[in-house]
Amino acid sequence: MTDALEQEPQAHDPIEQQSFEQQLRSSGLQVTAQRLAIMQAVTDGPHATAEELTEIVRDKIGSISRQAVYDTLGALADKRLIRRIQPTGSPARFEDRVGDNHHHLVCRGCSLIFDIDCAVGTTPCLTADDDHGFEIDEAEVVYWGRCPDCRT
Amino acid sequence: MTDALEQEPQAHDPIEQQSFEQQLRSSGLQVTAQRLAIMQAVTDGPHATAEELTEIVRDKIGSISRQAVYDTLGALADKRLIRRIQPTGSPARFEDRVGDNHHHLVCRGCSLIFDIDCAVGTTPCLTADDDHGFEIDEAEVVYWGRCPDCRT
DNA sequence: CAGAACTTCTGGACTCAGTCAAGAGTTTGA
DNA sequence: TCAAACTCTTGACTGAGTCCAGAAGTTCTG
Repeated sequence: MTDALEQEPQAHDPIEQQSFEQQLRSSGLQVTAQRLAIMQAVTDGPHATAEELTEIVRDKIGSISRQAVYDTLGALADKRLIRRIQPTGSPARFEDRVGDNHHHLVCRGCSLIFDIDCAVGTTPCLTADDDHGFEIDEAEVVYWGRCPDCRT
Repeated sequence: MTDALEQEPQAHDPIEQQSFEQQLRSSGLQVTAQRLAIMQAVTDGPHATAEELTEIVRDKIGSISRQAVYDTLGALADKRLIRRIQPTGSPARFEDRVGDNHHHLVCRGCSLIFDIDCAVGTTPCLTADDDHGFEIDEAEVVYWGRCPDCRT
């Protein structure tokens, strides 16, 4: 949880491809070129929108339909292989860091998004004061502010 | 922080109307019947969507345009008289509890939303580990889970 | 390695939340 | 009271995301 952020795009990598394939299979999803390309794109471009991911995938494998991108992103998010975040006023964005309880810092001016490690330890934010009988599985934290550029 | 939630709708109340008017004036906004009705509606129906608020206001004052509702909600949120929240997969929702650093508990099944007081004290969540030079003004926390009804 | 069964992809139409623009109407402050 | 400034209405529009049905691809069984 205090690991480095690993935000830099990662090179196309056979070992990673392999791992993507294993992730798909062990989640009961079929393995297709489109899905592998989408997973690679999410890893390469963290916080990208569905549209941006579509662009990236088209550059990589030639063509893909919008529907296939939405279907795949939805399926991957369902299986918790990727995470969907949706700041107010912005289309949904996707990232591959899952299960490490990190949060996001969003600029009110330019919508720039940064990852932030949890300030208060391991999974403190999962401890709600009164859970109303809910079975809580995730706490999503978004910090709002202005980035250095937009403060001027 | 262990107070009751005060989520039950409040009756139409001249004293509250008065206060709405003062809030508008001191924020430099003009006072109109539409705006008062919208503020009342946000108070009466916490976590309502723009569309639901439009319905409530129409019941109250006869008619209002969708645009007026969006303009007013935007202006009120700008002035921090109300707060806009937008859980993933749901249209924007509005509430009148501002400035008390409370959070939200959302059901993945039925989208039911509860208010939750901050678990960790006053404004702990405004303390990000690394602020990347941002000027942070708000931390938004959403707990995701399943309500008692949807767990079955 | 074939064929069947199942899953995924494509393309197009569609829905829904929200925005833009221009003109009419209302509120405010001198 | 009157002009300036602000707000509301109407209607068209945008952009993200969904629905549908048929075509194509993948996996399983023998």
